[in-house]
Amino acid sequence: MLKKRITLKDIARETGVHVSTVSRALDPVERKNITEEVVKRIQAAADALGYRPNRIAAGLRTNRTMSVGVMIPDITNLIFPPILRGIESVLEPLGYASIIVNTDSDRDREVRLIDVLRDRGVDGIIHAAVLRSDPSIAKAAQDGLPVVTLNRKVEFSDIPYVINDEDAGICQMLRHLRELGHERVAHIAGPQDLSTGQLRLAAFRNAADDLSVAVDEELIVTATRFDEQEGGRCLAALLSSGKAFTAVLCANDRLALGAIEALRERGIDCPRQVSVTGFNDMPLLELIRPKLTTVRIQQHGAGRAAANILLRLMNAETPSVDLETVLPVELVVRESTAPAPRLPLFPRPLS
Amino acid sequence: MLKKRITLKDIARETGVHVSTVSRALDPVERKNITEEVVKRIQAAADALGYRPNRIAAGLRTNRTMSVGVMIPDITNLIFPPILRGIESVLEPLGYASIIVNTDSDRDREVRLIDVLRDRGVDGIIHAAVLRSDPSIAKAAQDGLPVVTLNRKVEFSDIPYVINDEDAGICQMLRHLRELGHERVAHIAGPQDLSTGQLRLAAFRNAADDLSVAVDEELIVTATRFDEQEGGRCLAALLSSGKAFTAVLCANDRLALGAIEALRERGIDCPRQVSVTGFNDMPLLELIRPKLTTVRIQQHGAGRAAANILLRLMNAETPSVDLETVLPVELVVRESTAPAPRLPLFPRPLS
DNA sequence: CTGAAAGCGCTAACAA
DNA sequence: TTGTTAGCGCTTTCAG
Repeated sequence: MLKKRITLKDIARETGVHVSTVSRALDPVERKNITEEVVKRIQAAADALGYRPNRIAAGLRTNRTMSVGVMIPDITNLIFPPILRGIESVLEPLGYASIIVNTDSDRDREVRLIDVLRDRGVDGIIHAAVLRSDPSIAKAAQDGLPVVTLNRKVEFSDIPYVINDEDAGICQMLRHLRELGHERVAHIAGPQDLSTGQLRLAAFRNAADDLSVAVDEELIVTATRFDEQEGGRCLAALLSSGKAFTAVLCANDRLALGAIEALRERGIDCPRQVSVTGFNDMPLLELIRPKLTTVRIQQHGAGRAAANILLRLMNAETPSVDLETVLPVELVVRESTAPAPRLPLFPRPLS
Repeated sequence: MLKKRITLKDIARETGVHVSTVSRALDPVERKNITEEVVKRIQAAADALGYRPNRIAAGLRTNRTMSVGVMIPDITNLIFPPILRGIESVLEPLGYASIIVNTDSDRDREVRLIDVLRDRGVDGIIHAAVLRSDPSIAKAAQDGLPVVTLNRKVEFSDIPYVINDEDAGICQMLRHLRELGHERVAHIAGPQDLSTGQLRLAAFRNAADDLSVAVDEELIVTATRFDEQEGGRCLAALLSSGKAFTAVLCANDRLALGAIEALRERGIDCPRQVSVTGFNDMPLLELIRPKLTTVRIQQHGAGRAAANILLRLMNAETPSVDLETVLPVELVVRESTAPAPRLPLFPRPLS
């Protein structure tokens, strides 16, 4: 049996004033219009009875639930927990709760979950899902619900977004490889239906162009998922292309780890024979040998940034937030990159 | 400007019936008491207008928000995301949303967050925080709020809990080491204010007793956190004890990884010279060399189990759930354990 | 400064 | 089978 909760009415009865007075006395803003002595009496009674405001009831009345929805593809993906902590670090102290949902990058699920969140009356949504286009979130925004996207932008909309400077990251990495003397750099690209996969491939082409590195289309191979297995498969594909390369720039860390593993299986040493680079700087990378050279993106910071933008959207009547927030990235040079070998070891007969 | 939502009243106006009729027609249970034709008309109008029920309002009326609170120490800890997915996998299809909060294993935060969740009217709480005692969650349970704890039990209470069979895991691991010929097994224990730390240490003593392995108190050293750094520090402490050992059974994977790293730094080979074992089988372990021998616990399964128990607690008037659910664990033998060297390499002069 | 009253959107007795 | 009514707990006009 759920114990009855203390309500404003209980306090009103206890103190002999009207509920509306109690409501005012307990509201830090309205409190100033109440006699100090009365406020004190009410406060005391509230404390004594262990009063806790019912946010559901307040929400019904005010149309503000003090909760936000957070949509991510999959919480077990290592990059998302820090993002969530970042979001929480700004929202929680202000009294917001987050309802977190996993989309599994499934479009149907995504539209359904948006409805789920709206049904619960969230005051806003942070949308870190990564499908490249989705009308559902745009519709929610059009209906006036504050929305911020993370890691991606919704095309043809004025939904604010927070992204990491992928372009700069890829470019810095390619430059790093160039400085080590790598002339023939392969790219293992991510899934092209995910924004990061597509952005990083485009960035790779741009960077190559800027640095006057020739791009050999046969040295670009696209993974179907961001995981080690695909990294291994793509590396095998690169090898069997018969084209020479001395470095592999991968679209994320897991692809890179898979690639290094595949090299090892074939007796090819990273970084002595082939340099491999990642992207994201996911946790635990320090524990894996060779320590991966990668690009660190701000995960916690991205969460914070998105939350701050959402706050402004939710609270200001005239939002006036920047449409675009680009967070700087940082090159992290570790052990998986080394000077290019004098002679590329490929092509060579494969066992 | 938030676009006005369609309410029951709108549908009632549209179809010329009373709101309560609309409410019934849209409720799968009550629907059977309404003329089929009317139901159809109402359903059509609801669809046409894009009606979405307001769960806040319903919750206020029914005292059920269809949301549950989930308390964990820290979402960035690798073991929790799978647990959350497990919870979600049973609750989400039934229409429940989860409000996830991070306690950071801080007692004050923990009591505050329980209030936060109750203020939001959650129908129940799954509590995976790991402080060994806390009256706050017990109080919530006493007030009639359905509560299930995960990975730990609240002493002197009838709160149902789900735990992994730590005892069996530790025992199997110790037996595995014994079978490899290890006679002198050290233990790096986890923080003793966390239930897992304490349980596993107790299990280690029990197992040693059962298997007639002598326990040398100097070969038990306690970490202050479950991380690699502490694993390293504890290993150093073991070495400087001057006592011989050929294997280190660690209270979790991260401690084990830190220990192996510390061995490597000293030029000691794992597993040839010293075997090291972990606990949890956290993700990505396959990528780290030597691949860690560990005990796999059911994370997803634990989440599911806890959610199912909570469901029964929330829905049955006569709960009748088992107080204790113990999930089986599985020994995962990989590469960090090997036959004991003929002669223990310690003690020996330390550089 | 405080009280009265209305109402957020929905559900659930009770009536018809 | 449907309508009427009341009310969940709170905020917020409007009076006094």
